[in-house]
Amino acid sequence: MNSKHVAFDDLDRKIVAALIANARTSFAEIGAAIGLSATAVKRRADRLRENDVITGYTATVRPAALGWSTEAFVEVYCDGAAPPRRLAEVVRNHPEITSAMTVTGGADALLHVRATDVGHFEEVLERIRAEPFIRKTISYMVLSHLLPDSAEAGAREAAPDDAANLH
Amino acid sequence: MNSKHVAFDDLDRKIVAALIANARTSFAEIGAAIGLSATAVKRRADRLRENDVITGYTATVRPAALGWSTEAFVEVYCDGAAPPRRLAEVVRNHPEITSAMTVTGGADALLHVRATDVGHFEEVLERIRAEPFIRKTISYMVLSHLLPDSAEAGAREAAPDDAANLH
DNA sequence: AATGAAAGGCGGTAGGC
DNA sequence: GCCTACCGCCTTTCATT
Repeated sequence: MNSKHVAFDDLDRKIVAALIANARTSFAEIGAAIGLSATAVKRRADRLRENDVITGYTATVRPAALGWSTEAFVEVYCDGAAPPRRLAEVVRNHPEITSAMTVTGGADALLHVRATDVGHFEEVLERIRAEPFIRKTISYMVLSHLLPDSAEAGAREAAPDDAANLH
Repeated sequence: MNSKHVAFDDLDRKIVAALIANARTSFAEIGAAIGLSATAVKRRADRLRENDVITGYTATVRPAALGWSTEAFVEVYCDGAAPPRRLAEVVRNHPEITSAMTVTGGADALLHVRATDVGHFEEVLERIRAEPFIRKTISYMVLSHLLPDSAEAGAREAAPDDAANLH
């Protein structure tokens, strides 16, 4: 297991769901919906934030509107054994990498990359390939999205049945 | 081009960046940081929301804390020509699919899937493979993340230099 | 230990300039 | 875009169970 596990009831789950749906919903409104006072909702929300169940509040944007119109996944293959530690360092050098993970299969890592256009993406790719122990990369450009791409952050429901409070 | 393009200046970009960093930051605080009154910040934020530059405000959660401890990417191969329209329908049938897109390369689509555990993931996979014209799938389980996985939603900076306001 | 009620201060919101 | 004013919300304190 990764982190701290804390008691977690149905009300907490509803609060999380409400804040995922709209992070600016007032505590009073959430309370009215679930039968709690605004005070109680705030205390629970603060506790959830404290326990890193909620990791933050963010505005979701349409990247294309900000000029990021190109998106791709990049498989990375390394020379020899690729220590995730070193890989993480490399990844942090390139702000265009929005997500990076180690995965099963042949590749040592899978990157999600955003760029302004294809030219920019090519430049990012060259930069990545110039890193010390990167042997090769395979890119998959994203053509179109099949989902509204709403809240990628969390799952589309706040909790899987009640797998979360069994600790 | 995809959607409406609207005039967009440096102040807007700073407001977006502030709201990505923390969607609950007060307009007064943002205004103080960028030299604007709270009123002006609110009006700009409302306009950005109106134009779908900002698509919403959401709480980011640690999926594992909510019981979603398994994550994978799934390449989907279809029989014959795969109409994205039909693919989108299929994708919407499975709430565990948090993101789905068509991509370059051999696969017809790439899915991002979250499940509570490996057993659940297998069940999701069977459900997907039972869909009419899905021929085969290839899965890549996510092992570990190399970035804090902060704001996946937007790029890590709110704007690529000034590629965004050239319209 | 958690909730609810009350009070003060701050922020969101609309109207006028 | 700023200033003003009002209303509602956030936040703390305290009493209650």
